[in-house]
Amino acid sequence: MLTARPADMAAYATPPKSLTTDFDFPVRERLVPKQNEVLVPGATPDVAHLLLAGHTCRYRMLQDGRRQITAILVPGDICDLEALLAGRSSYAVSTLTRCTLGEIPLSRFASTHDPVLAAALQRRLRRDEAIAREWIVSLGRRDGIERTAHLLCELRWRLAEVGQATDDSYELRITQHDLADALGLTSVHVNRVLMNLRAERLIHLKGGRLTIIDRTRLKHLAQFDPAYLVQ
Amino acid sequence: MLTARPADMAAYATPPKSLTTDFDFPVRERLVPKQNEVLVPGATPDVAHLLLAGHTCRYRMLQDGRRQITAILVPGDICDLEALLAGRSSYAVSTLTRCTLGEIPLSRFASTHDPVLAAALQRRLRRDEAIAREWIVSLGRRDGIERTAHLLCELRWRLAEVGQATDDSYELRITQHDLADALGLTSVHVNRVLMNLRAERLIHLKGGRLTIIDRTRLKHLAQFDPAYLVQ
DNA sequence: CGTATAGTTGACCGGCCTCAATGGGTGTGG
DNA sequence: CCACACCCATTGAGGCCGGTCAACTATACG
Repeated sequence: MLTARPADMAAYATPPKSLTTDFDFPVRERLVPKQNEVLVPGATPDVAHLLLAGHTCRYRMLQDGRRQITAILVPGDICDLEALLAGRSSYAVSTLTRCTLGEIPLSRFASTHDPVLAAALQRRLRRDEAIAREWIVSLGRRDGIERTAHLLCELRWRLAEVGQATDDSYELRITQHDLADALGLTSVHVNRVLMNLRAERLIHLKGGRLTIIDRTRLKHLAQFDPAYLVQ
Repeated sequence: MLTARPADMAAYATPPKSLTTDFDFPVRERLVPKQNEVLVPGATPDVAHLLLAGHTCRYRMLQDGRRQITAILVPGDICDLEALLAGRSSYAVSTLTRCTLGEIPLSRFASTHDPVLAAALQRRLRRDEAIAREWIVSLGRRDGIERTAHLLCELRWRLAEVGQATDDSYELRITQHDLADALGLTSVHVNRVLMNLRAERLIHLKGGRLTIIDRTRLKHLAQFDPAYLVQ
C-alpha cells in the first residue's frame, strides 16, 4: 500500500518527490503528456510502469474505431501488470492526463522468487480483477446515472487510499469523451448524466476538480459497497 | 491445463472418471442440481470447488433484484478462485446446469509455498481477468448480437481446450434467462438475438446443444480474437 | 398425461445514440 | 498581457436498440 501523501494541485505539474510502494524499487521517473501511448498490445516490453501522478487507462480498440477502457489507473497502480507477470499484454495502456510514470526494469521481477514480492503482486492482480468484475456489473446492470455515480465513488475511494482525495474532493482531469469510453456511453450522454448529477446536487465538477456533495446519497444511488476494494 | 477428454453427452449425467488438472489433488466429487448456490459472498469457506462437469457462474446481485453474471465457468475451472487465494470472496457462485464439483480442502493451499502450484494459480487468475476484460469490452462496446456471438465463440474455444467441444458443437444447457444475466440483456432480447443468429444460419441451437454453422462469419461478426485466452 | 418451466412472439415504451450547432475554457504565441 | 485557436463541454431534435408487459407455445419432468 502507498504511503499517504498530501494531495496537492501541483501533483500533476511536478513529479512527487517520494512515493513508497509495497515494493520500493528505484524507479526512473518520466513525465508523459496526456493522451499518450504507454504500452501497445502484443509488444514485449522490458520495463513496467508504476503510475506516480495523473491517470492512465487500459483499453481495447475494436476494428471500426470503437474503444472500451477496461481500467482507470490511479497513482500507486502498476499500469502493465499483465505484461509484468506474463511477459506480454493483451491490452493497450495510454495516459488520460499528464502523468508521471516510474519505470521499473522487468529484469527485477523475472529472476527473483521472493515470496513477499509474489504475494504483493498477486494481491494487486486480485484487486484489479475485483474492480473489473464490478465494472462488469455496472456495464451490465446499472444505467448511465448509476454507473457514473459508481465510478466516481470508486475513484474517490481508491484515491483516498493513496492520499489523493481529501474529504470528498479529488482532482479529475479526465475528459468526458474518455469517461464515456470507460462507462460504455457516448460523451454526449456522459455530459447529460453529469449535468443531472449536478442538478441533483450530488456532485460538483469544475476546473478539473470533482467534489462529492452528498456522499451518502451518491453511494446509495450507485449501490456502491467498497468491500470489493478491500484486500 | 486439462488433459483432453472425449466430449460425450453423458458427461452431465455421470461424473467423469478421471480429469487431470495442473494440480491434481484428490477431490471429493459432489453432484449438484441446476440453479444451486455453491458459494455466498462474505463467507469463509473451507473448500475450493473445481468444476468437473456442467456450467457454473460467478455473479453479483443488486438490491432491487437485478443480477449480473461476471463469469461463466466450464469444466477445469476453479469456481471460487478468489476465496481460495484471499480467504473470502466478493462474488457468489451458483450452478447454471446440473454439475459435478470436486471439493478441495483449502488447507492444501494455505500452508504450501510450492512455486509450481503458485504459478499455476497465478496463471488461472490472469486468465480469469483477461476473460473479464473482454466481457467489459463486450458489455461496453458490442451490441446484443455481437456480444452474444462473442460469448458463443469464447465458450467454444474454452470448451475445446478441455475436450468438451467437438468441431464447432458443444453442449449448452444454460437458459436464455441466465444468458441474459451474463450478457447484460433481458431474456426476451436474448431470444430475439438467438433467433436472428439462427435466421442468419450462423448457429444451430436445439435440445441443449449448440452448433456453430459458420465459424468464420461468427468470429468476424463478434470480432473474436482468441489471443486473450492463450497464456 | 398433467404441470411447471423455458422459449417465442407482438405491441409499445424509454434510455441512449446520432447528428449538429453553439458556448466556454485553456494553452500558446505574439 | 492579450488574442487567437483549438479542444472540450453543452444543448437540441430526432431515431433506434433494447426493455417492459403480456400472451401463447413447446419442452421437460414426474
